[in-house]
This record gives sequence, structure tokens and C-alpha cells, in this order.
Amino acid sequence: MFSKTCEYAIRATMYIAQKTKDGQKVSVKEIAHGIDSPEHFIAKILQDLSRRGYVQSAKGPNGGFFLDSNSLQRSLADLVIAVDGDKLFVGCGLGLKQCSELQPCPIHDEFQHIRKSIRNMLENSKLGEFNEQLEQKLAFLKRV
Amino acid sequence: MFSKTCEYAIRATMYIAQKTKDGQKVSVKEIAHGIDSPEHFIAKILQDLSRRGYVQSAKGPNGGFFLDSNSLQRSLADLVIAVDGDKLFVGCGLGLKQCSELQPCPIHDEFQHIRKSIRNMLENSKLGEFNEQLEQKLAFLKRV
DNA sequence: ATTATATAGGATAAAAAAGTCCTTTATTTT
DNA sequence: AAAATAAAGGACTTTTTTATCCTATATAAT
Repeated sequence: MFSKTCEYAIRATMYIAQKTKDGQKVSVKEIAHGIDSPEHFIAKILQDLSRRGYVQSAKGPNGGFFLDSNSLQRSLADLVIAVDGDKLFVGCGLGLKQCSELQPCPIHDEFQHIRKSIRNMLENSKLGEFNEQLEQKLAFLKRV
Repeated sequence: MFSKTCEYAIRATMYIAQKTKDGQKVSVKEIAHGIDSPEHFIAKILQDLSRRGYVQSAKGPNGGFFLDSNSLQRSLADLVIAVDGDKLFVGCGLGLKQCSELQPCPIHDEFQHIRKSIRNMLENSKLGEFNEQLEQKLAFLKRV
């Protein structure tokens, strides 16, 4: 569904969101540990997300990553599109270069429906809305 | 969603199904052309599907690929699992090694629902059921 | 029997995705 | 000012996916 990079990006961002609601910052090392993912790879991903404004960062001692109010309000759909592009939402299920109502692949209508429900779900979830579940351990970002 | 290999596999199999309902056989070349895909790659994919009984083949002049009644009755889900495995149906949306009701990722429930609808759709579509749409040009396996 | 045809099979190449390592830059603390 | 800390950046490696090529094998037609 999502690329590995995108899965990590979502989990990392949710982790940062949860840890920084009171303004504190988290290091790459802590994030990587917190979501059980390769540290250097996460560093690369966050570097890119930071450059593009999806996460905020500060260098030096007591530095790290955090989310400003703007980033907290972003939807999962925004993040997915930023990382994987929009192919999940607009591409053809069978890989046709052109696939539309006018010239549909055999499963066009069914996929249209599924894609729409994926999109709805991702658009209606904000990055900052999982803090409570995570804190109460009703949801997880790595296996325990 | 699906790997390229799987997309080609589905399209190729649908093409074969349509072309061979009256017992005729189609060559790799014709299939590759009919679904606009790389010939040698399609050959590899069909070789593998043939070995595993998802398509039938005959060597020599007038040979080619075809589907027996058994293969025609197979669901898209069978084929997808054969090619891509079952990760689409059982894996975690955020890539957690363990993700379940007991230890869910933040979007576990929503994904469960989406996965189920994908699975339903694929299980309820038989490879042989698209012939008529394809013939009447109400559905396509390549852009025209 | 010979030739032509078409899949089977194995080796290899190219491209993309995933992951690692090392140096630089900015910032804070002492 | 110096030392320590943490992200930024770039180069590189590994793995996986996608794709190609060449030879062998089976079969049909002549």
C-alpha cells in the first residue's frame, strides 16, 4: 500500500506529535527507537520532511524534531502524497497508463470505490489526533 | 497496491481468458502486444504461472497459452496471492511486524475495513468473467 | 527426418527502493 | 573560546524489483 519510507514517515511523525505536544523535542535516535526503525534511514526521511516543512527541527544540544501547530493539523493524506505521490489515489489498479470512466480497466469501478474510501480515511485523520490513544497504550507504533 | 509483476499477471491472464474461450491459444508476443507490456518480462511471468498451474501452455507451432476451465474459475484473489503473497490482505498498513486487535497500530481498524473490501472484491471476481466486457470494448487492458 | 515455431529455463543487466556511513554546519552549554 | 550535541548533507552500499537476452526443449507441419 505505502512504501517503507512512507510507513516510517507516518510512524515517525505520529511519534513526534505525541512526544512534543508540550514543546519538547525528540532526537532521531529516540524516534528510531520509539518506532523500531533503522536510525540512519529515519534520519534521511526526517531531513527531507523537515526541508519541506512537514516537521520542524532545531540543531544543537536540546535540539531535535517537533511539530508546530500547522504540522499537527496536517492530514495523513498530505503526508502520504508528500512521500509517495498521489498514485495511490489516482493510479489505475492494473497499471494502465490511461484508465478512466471513458476507457476503464476491467476493475475500474470497484477500485474507484476502494481508492475513495482510502482517501477519505487518510484525509479525515490528522497527525496530531492520535496522541491520546498512544499515551494510553490503546495504539502502538512498534511491537511491544 | 499490486506489484508491476502482479498487474501484468492479471492483465495477461484476463487477455488469455478472453482470447481462448473457444480453445485457441495465444503467444507471448500477442499477449504482450495486447496488454502493452514488455514481451520478455511477460514471458517470465507466464512461465512461472504455467509451472504453478495458473495458466496452461503448449509448445510448438500453434502452441501458446490458454486457460482450462479450472483456471477460468479462479478468483483474482487467488492470482494476487500467488504473485504478491497475502501481505495486502494481512499486513499492517504502517508496517508493524505485529499489529492486531490486541496491539493495534493507530489506523488498524480503518485499514481492517479497507483490506476486507479489497479482499471481497478480488474474491468475488473470477478471471473468466470479463470476456464479454472486453469483447464489447466496455473495458480495456491497454490504452487505445 | 528436417525445419519452423513456441514455450521453458537460466543467466544477466538496469533501475528503483531501502539502508548505511561519514563529514559539515548550527547551536547550546560550560 | 572550546567542547559537546544534534540535525543537514552527500556519497555510497545493499537489496529488491523490473526487465532483457540467449540457449534448450518440445511439438507440429512439411
